[in-house]
Amino acid sequence: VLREVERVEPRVVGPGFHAKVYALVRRVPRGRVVTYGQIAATLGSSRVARQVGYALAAAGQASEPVPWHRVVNAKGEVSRGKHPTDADEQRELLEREGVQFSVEGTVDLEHYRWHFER
DNA sequence: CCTGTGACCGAAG
DNA sequence: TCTTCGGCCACAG
Repeated sequence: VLREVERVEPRVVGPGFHAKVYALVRRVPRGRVVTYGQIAATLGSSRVARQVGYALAAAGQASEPVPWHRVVNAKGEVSRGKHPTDADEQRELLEREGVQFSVEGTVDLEHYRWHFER
């Protein structure tokens, strides 16, 4: 009774999910940012934003470099990071690319968000 | 094969 | 403005 609601949607998260996330993040140019939820939605479902976070946490293991610092949360804040100093590093990398932060420590998504084409 | 480990989001109260 | 909650997994060792 509780599980009568079958999944009509095909799975958006599956083998190779991390690779898809990395490929997408690599398309974000210098000085621009995207959000976890945005990546999730682009890949098929905004509900898997968390999975995107998990994938990014392992970005360092990817064979090719991934500009992980260009991914921020829905509020424009930099990620907590695995290591406490990751947030500072992320901010520094972004500022180095010309991204400015507000006094609250957030980036203006209206201005810096990168919109994936097609 | 089994286990631990993780960077989120938006709605509701 | 803050807290809780459902979503419901890939991947390395």
